[in-house]
Amino acid sequence: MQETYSISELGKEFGITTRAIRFYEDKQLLSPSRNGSHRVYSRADRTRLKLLLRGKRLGWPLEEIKSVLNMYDAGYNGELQQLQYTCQKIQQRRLQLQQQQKDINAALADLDQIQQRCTEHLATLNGQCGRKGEKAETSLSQNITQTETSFNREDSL
Amino acid sequence: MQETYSISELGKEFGITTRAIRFYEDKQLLSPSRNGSHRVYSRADRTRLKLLLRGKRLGWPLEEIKSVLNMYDAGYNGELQQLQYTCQKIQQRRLQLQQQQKDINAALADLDQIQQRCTEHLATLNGQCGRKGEKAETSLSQNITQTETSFNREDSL
DNA sequence: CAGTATATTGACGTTAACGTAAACGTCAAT
DNA sequence: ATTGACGTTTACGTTAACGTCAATATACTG
Repeated sequence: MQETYSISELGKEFGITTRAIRFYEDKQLLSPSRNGSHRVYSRADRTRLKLLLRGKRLGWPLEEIKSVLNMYDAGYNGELQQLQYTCQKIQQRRLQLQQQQKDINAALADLDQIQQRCTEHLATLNGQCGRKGEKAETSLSQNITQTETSFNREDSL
Repeated sequence: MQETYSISELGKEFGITTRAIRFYEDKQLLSPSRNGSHRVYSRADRTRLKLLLRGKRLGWPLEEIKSVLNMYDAGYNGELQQLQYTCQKIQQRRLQLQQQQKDINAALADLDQIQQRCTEHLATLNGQCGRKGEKAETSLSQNITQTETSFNREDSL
């Protein structure tokens, strides 16, 4: 496993452009060292990028991602004030993540419903064509959890 | 429970501006009926908005949210082509949601780690001040799941 | 019926998150 | 010596998702 990376290596590995990576640096989410004018990324830099992209998949704006990335460091070099503030921010983030979990479960449940209807409807169509079998291999997701945000009868569309 | 809503009612209920709601209509995510020139939102409209906002909390762009909202309708009025396409889209979305679940679990695990370090560090600071006790009521989250995207030793920052 | 609240449709402004292109440096290989 | 392949900075362009007026209509309210 490599110790350092070039900007294009990271770009390829994570499927993003070098422009994006430089942009993240400009916004102070990354700060690679340099060999002359060339950027050199350490494994820690790569990890920060990885975490950054995870944040993106969760839909966070870069500013939020930045503040979360800074939490990773904050555990060590903290004054009391700073540490307490960080703990507080952590808790907020935890709550948001839990909300997202609920939303995901609700969304998955909705998808199950929709797919159900789709396959049923497909079945009837098949029936009309005189076809048989085609055992509905629905593979519905495991989540039956019904949350407040989930789609339900009284909210029918 | 009301049967219809005004635009400002919905705005208040969901904590968004009327401008935003009109914008969503402009982008064809909503299509309320009218009383003269005034918009009148049915319960179904309200539900669409609710689902829309759920999508936003999950970080989806409006275009994606739109396509998902359309899935809700697609179960009924489908030709075979359309239905199959929808089933396919559903599966894609399911996969993305599962990825998000992994990301959330990883993020929660990371937060646990960070908080751990914070409270430990706070403890030592308290120790230096000659203080005691303060039983670390850490309340760490349930998720121990270690996924590929989670923060770990070899990726240390 | 006047005044206030709420609605409408433009139209322009703004911020985030890059894309795109220009103009230039550097190094290895032909 | 030149040609790529890769890197750099600077700068302007673009798209999404609204915010912020302004000018105007419609609706309730005392």
